[in-house]
Amino acid sequence: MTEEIIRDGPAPGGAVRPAPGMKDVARLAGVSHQTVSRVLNDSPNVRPDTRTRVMAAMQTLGYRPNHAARALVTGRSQVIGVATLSGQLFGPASTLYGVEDAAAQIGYAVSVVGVREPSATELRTAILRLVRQGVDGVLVIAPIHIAQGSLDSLATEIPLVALEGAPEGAFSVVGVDQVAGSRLATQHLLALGHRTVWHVAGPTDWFEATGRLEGWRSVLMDAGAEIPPTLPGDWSARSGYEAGLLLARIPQVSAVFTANDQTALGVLRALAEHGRRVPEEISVVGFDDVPESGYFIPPLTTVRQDFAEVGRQGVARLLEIIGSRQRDTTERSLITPTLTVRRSTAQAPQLVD
Amino acid sequence: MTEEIIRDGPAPGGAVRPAPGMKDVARLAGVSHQTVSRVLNDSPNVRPDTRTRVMAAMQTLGYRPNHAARALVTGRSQVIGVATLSGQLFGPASTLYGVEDAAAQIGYAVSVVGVREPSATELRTAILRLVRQGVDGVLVIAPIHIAQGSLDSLATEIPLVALEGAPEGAFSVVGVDQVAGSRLATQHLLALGHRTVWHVAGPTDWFEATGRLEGWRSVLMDAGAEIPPTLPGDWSARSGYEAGLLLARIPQVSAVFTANDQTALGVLRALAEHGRRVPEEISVVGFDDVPESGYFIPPLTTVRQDFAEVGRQGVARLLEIIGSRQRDTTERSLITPTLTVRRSTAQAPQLVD
DNA sequence: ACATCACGTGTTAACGCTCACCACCACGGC
DNA sequence: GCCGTGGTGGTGAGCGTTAACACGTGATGT
Repeated sequence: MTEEIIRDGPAPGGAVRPAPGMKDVARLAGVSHQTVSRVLNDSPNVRPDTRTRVMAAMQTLGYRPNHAARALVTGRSQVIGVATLSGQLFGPASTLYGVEDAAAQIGYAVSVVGVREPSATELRTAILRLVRQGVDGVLVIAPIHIAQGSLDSLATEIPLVALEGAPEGAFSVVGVDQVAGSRLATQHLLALGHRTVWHVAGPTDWFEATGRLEGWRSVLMDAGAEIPPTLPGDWSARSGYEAGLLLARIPQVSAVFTANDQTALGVLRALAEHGRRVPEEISVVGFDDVPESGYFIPPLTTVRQDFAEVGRQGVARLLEIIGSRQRDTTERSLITPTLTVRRSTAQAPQLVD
Repeated sequence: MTEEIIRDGPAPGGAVRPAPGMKDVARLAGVSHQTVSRVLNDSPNVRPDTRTRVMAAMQTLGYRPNHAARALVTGRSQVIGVATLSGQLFGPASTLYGVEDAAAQIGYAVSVVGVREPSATELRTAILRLVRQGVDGVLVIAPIHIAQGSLDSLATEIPLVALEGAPEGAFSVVGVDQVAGSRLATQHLLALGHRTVWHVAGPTDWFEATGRLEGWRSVLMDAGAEIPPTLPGDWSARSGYEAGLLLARIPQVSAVFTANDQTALGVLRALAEHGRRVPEEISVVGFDDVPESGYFIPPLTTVRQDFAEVGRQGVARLLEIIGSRQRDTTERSLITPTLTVRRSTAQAPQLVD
């Protein structure tokens, strides 16, 4: 059964035949256009044989409903907008696809606008563009730390849900529990007998980074372990490498938790260059579980975030808000990440004190 | 100047005030709705003071044009659809943002649907979904090798342009000249005095991979150099690592060109593990210029593709097709990549034959 | 036997906008 | 003084769809 697209291509005669509308379908099926509409929205009150007759007519005419007309009359576009940080960052990109998947599942289209830099004005402009396009709601994938204040006012005007790493605000948030994730990582390291854990952090203006820092610190405090100074980072492999250069020179270092996998990659490299063996001498844990992380040397123990689930729940939440005209929800759902243990972590070396 | 969003939020009284329409603006400005429309589409025949009066009215009312109504009457949605491979691959993701940027520039929205796997049916379904959403045209970012035949029929029905790596077909293509890029890389290596160049290839069902293979081979043939067997790869760091393990054992190897940067990363790692120094003993060139590649050890010489330009030209091309009702263009525009020389390549070691 | 009701279907009116067309007002040239 | 002529602006129709209601018909209840 070939599902054919017929729009307004040139007819055999050479004239342009306009796309068929409900009227045409109705005429062919011998019913009113309203009945066609009923079939389309599968209303219960249509006799089965009428329904099949209409569907047959739609088929032969290659009828496709006009989205704009429907949107006009219903006041809903069935489109959700996504304002996302346009970079190569693993998180945002993955979340976007998660959103797309979830939206497609329930018959929603996804309109994307990229936010070139994480500034309040950039983000605001992006959302405004989405609104002008007539989306039913907006999903924001960005480090909203920065834009927080200016986002609040928008949230009361249009359904808005922040995905990933938003602190407090006048809107709902769906994200991964960063604190729980970094606790997982840190606890894993402590459980292996390490005295303490060093941390290479992410950029301080990202909620994800501060969350991971917080989780790490809290576990160390709970355990009464020494809290070493944090090493700065910016998600990049380079920053990890630089941190690794330092770590490699500090004899007491036996366990390192990095803000993300790319940073871990850099750390691993630096350690290798300095002859510090992983995991025999030093254990390393990352965050994200990027596709490559299983092929690092050694394969990286890391925290896996289910971005698809974030997308799913985000879309679900947004739809709730769209449905109820309630705009000022500030619910936060956190998804618990899991630890993927690979070969970059091992029992702490027995040091002689 | 606060650009405020006013949609249909709760009015002070508690009642829901409907969004203002042209009529409301017209009434406030003391003109007809048609004049408001003229201002909106900046038609020339409006007296300056009338125009400002109307604009002021729009401002105070917080008027926003209804996208659906306009689309209904004009028959154009001002939305272009993008069907893209939903993975972590650098190329597709970068191109998507390039497209988004270019589209935004000319007032078009971008609707995305992900293609989960590069199969003909998946791709077809994705495009069909886009068409049902009422997009004005479709951009395909996927290895269309596979789907080629089934795409042809679609291209005649809706404006369609393939981005990145499409061979022949009944549609236009905009992409990077893969052959030229790999020629650049291979020639660079030969110019450094290397006898020949080894190649770690990409997956054979990707046009990008075969293009790069072809360019590499052609340069070697032109130079009368020996053509070593190609090593298989799949874009991943792992496949590069495995290839690198082999290469490290072959004494004659002095130059390696990999299908992409991730593969190069794997090769570098393997070579390092085996004590083969880069670039002193072996030179390595990648392809893509991912953000990290400048921080590899050593920083990677690689081929840079201007994905933003691909997006720009793709959008421009698509718009041309949408404008003229010509559907069966098969134009191909290729963008020439450039070589970014870093520290992973050097003069060939002086071997004693 | 008559009112009632559920069902299936048709009729009509929006939705908010643009397009084609027409009306008006000043000019200027004849 | 009359009629173009061009710059302004208004009027009405319609885009394709859904919502609200009206209308038959046959079944059900009393």
